[in-house]
Amino acid sequence: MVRPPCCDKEGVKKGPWTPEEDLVLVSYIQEHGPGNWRAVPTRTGLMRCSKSCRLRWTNYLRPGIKRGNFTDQEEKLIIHLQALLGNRWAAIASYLPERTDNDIKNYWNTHLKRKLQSGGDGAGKPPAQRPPSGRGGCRRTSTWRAARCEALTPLDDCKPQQQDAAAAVDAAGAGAMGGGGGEDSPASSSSGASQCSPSAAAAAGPYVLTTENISRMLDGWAGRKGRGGGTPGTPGGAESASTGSSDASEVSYGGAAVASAAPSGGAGNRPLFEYETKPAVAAQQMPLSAIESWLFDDDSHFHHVQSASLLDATPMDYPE
DNA sequence: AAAGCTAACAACCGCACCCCT
DNA sequence: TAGGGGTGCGGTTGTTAGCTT
Repeated sequence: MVRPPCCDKEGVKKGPWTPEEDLVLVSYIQEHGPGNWRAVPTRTGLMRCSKSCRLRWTNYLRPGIKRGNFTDQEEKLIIHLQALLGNRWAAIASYLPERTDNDIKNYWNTHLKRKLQSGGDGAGKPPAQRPPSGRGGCRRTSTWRAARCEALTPLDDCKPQQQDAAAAVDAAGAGAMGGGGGEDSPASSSSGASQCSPSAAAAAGPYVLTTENISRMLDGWAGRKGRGGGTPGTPGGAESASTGSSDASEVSYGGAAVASAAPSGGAGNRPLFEYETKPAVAAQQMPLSAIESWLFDDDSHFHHVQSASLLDATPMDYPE
């Protein structure tokens, strides 16, 4: 079937977003939450394609995004996961809670691919031999949970992992995610040049309206929502906690958290914006630390995978 | 100081999937 | 069950900052 363009090509603005546009978008999402992107341009008056709005939000404005240098751990994790999963950046990103798929993809294309091609570091194994990420094929992901679950397909079933993982997430969330500056997950163990600190944001982004100002806005929103005092000013930490569902639990990323962590009663304790963050989902079923240790443990797993076509392999020996 | 080159990042495009009717 | 709308994902391109000559 022939589909019409998602937006009217005429009158649709392209190119870099301005601070004003960012502000409008963030304000709108504060009010309505992410989702229904189709309606965003018309409701906000933004002369942007709905996809562009979604992309801007998920890749840049969404709180909890860590910008800046990738740590060694993150790098290795990406390398391994890329070897395991191929170019399924969304699935890979689900293991790096604070990184976007776009970010990881860019990093891969600009750093790691070249690094590996030129011999790379010890962790570098030729990422070849992976089944193409081709559209259709393995891709069934529509949510972070789905992506992550899919990534773990060889495990046969994610469910058994969920409770343990949820507990782990709770623990990690209290420290690493929620408190900011945790060190359990690869992502959160990064250097200080990230984590949405105003200075980092300023360095990373071209706008005055970067994380700092947005975080202020989110702060205000948190106040309006009657909660969220916990981690003011740091979108990176505030929302990525893992407990509970959300006020808009049906929206986007919140599914997994809702399903396993807080069936209903968590309304009073849920972090704001969690429903547009993926960390909870990512770690829900497989603690990052566990994955991390498995990945970094040694190369044996990798070789096993390499030789046995991971995606067809029997359940792997993930750590408990 | 200027020009050229390279790397890094943001954003766009098109396709595929999911969900609803 | 089929069709269509909405959304997510991955590939690719464009822009800009930093570096080298």
